[in-house]
Amino acid sequence: MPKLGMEPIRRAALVSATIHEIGAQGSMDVTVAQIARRAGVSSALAHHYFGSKEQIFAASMRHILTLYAAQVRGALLMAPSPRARIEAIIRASFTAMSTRPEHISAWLNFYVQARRSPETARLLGIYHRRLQSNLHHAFAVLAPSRADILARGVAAMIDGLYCRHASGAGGDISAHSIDTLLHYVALALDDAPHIPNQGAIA
Amino acid sequence: MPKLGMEPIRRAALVSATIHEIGAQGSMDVTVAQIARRAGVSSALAHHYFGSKEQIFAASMRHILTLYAAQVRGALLMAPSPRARIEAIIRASFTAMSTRPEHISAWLNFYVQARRSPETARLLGIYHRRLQSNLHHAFAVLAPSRADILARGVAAMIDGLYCRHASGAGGDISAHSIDTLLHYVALALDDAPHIPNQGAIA
Amino acid sequence: MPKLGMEPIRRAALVSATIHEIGAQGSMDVTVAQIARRAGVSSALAHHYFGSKEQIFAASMRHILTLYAAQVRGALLMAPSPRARIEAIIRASFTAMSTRPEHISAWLNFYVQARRSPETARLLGIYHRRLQSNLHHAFAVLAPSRADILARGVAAMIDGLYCRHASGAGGDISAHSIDTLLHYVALALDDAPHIPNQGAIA
Amino acid sequence: MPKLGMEPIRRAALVSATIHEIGAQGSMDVTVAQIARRAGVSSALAHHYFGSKEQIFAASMRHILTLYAAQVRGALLMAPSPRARIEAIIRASFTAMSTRPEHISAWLNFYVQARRSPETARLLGIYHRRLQSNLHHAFAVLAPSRADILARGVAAMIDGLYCRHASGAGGDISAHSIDTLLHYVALALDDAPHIPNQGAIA
DNA sequence: CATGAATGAGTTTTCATTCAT
DNA sequence: TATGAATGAAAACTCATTCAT
Repeated sequence: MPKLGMEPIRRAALVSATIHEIGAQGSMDVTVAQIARRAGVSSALAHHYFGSKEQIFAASMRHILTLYAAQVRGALLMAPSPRARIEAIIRASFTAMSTRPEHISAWLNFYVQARRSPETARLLGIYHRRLQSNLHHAFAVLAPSRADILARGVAAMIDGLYCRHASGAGGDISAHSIDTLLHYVALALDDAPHIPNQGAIA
Repeated sequence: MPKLGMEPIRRAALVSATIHEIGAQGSMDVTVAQIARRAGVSSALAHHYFGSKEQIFAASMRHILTLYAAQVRGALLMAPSPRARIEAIIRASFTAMSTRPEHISAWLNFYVQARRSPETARLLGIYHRRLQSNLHHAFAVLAPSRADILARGVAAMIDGLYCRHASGAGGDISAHSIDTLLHYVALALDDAPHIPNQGAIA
Repeated sequence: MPKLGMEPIRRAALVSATIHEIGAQGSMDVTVAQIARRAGVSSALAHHYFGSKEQIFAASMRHILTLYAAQVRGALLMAPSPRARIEAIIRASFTAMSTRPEHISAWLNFYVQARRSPETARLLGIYHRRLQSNLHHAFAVLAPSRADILARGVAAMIDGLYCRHASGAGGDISAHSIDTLLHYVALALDDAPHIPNQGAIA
Repeated sequence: MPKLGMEPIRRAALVSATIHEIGAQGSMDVTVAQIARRAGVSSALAHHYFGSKEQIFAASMRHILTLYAAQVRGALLMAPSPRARIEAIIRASFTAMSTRPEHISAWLNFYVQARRSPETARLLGIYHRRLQSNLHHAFAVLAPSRADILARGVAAMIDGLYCRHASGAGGDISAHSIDTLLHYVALALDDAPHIPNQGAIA
């Protein structure tokens, strides 16, 4: 068994362990020892590769954002129209969430951490601007005069629904959340009121 | 000067200090010593009155919810119509926030704490149900078939906008937030798209 | 037993324990736990009162210098002439050392620490200037043209002899050291060569 | 390129790196990793060649002493008279220091380390005895009855001036130090007070 | 010959909590 | 009612050292 090239493997394992541990505990009050144990290494190794707990967190945040961004980008590629792009963003947001439930809790703590760590604040800012910009571009074609307020509304509603998920509401809220958002979009863009679960792109 | 009857005074001071300290620090990583210092007492006294740090937090959460609930109840009293009740809830939410900016940060941490403390989860549940129920009653009169989804959407948007505030976006976002919400409500209830009363489109 | 007013007692005990521990170990590689154990308290208490290890060290250095300065000042009060003042400084330096052997090792480490801690460098600078100035004043009366070089020479010889002591040479080196220094002074000030152990002030 | 015969090269590089690192840091609080990094090798290799950190230090001390001894021996070879031998020792001491400023800090830490490591104490003892003996031999010719005390005095003054240098006094103290020592020697050996040859009186 | 990987043991520091007064 | 004194437990972080390759 070669022992070379472990660094990327360990880093990935530690990032993953961090996200899982935050998800399991429901807060950032996670010790490096816990993270390391879950990753199957010593806490000294975690420090060896990341330098500090803060940087382990930062790497984890970056990882979550990267995955989320990739998921949204992938969904946007398929979207044939502005309207479809909006729906794609919404669906991608909650699909990502359902697929990786452990990310939800981390997400919420992301907001908290941003108040303390400039690096986290920067990452959160990137997410916000990207989401806002994607939505705004799409709405700008369909409802130019209201693009701003709608983009802000949809983004806020996404975050709000994430909060509900993070605080542990059970059931298939993923579908509920998507319905709620699509209904909002339909109100904004359609002449006739939208009927949830029927007019949406399958 | 008699030293009797200090208990309620001390408790109030400690609760207030807790909220301010959480707001100032931007997280729940607040020590009992910090809280006690801000309240002008010893940390031993904080334990004497509350028993544990967890209970200090719980009392603070309860306090925030109580104030919020009072503010909403007050606003509802004046509202002559279901539509007005919805607006009242929205305005009250963000007025409370602007009036006591230190509560915002505490609010966000409320969500995090709920994952760990059953007592906090219970309190958060009460808030959710009360908000949902208030909105649902109002929407039920105006748009019975969509009351559910709309109540959920408005509640989520409120929370999402709170998140943005908590993460430190500057400017007069209070007004922006209210506009965004009222625009959503107008879409849902009016025939013609609603023009927010403060010209926020832009 | 009253438990009030312990702070000065604990601080003194910790300072004393620090000096003893450095003396016993022969280096600054002393843990807070060791210091606290010798002082009969928990290491948490040491931090409670001093804030950090560095400040424990600084207080100890300050203490040593204060004692040394007092001893010199006391000796100078009795000295009737400039020549007697020089001898007083020399005797006081090595009397202080013999009286408190544990201070010697700390003294040497003082020099090392000065390279790292600005506060220690400041304290060491005060010692240097004071010693130099005391010697210079006395020599200025007796040998104005050579006061500078002699003050520097005597000060250096004192420090050098301290180093020897610190590195653990045994025997009654205190007397030897005083003789060596007084011989140097006699060479500088007397017409006839000085005979050690005879012409010195008893 | 053959990889044979690397051992002496690596050892030398590590010894040099150790001295530089101690000089740069101003203390023995130097990690093996830092030393190895400066030497351009892995810390594992440092252990491979030296066995332990203590032995790396010991080798470095030995190296400094060897260089110093060589410098003094070289100077003594040229000295035509006992008086010249004394001056040679003095000049060589401070020339070595000026030439390799990084050695000064290491020198001071040498004294500290001697309290802990028997090997270092042994090396320091050798230095002391050699210096003392060299000086004593020279003084024995010129002032037999005072050879002891003068050898001790000069040796101590050298060490004391080293301390001052180590604690970071700036300026051309090397010349100042030599003047101070030569003035002492002149007092001891000349009938008339000696005027240092660089006009240091001021 | 040389190193990346890995860790155990130990260090400073923090903090909720208890207790005697 | 109120507090200063005190600590146990645990946290982040460091580092000399070992080992498989």
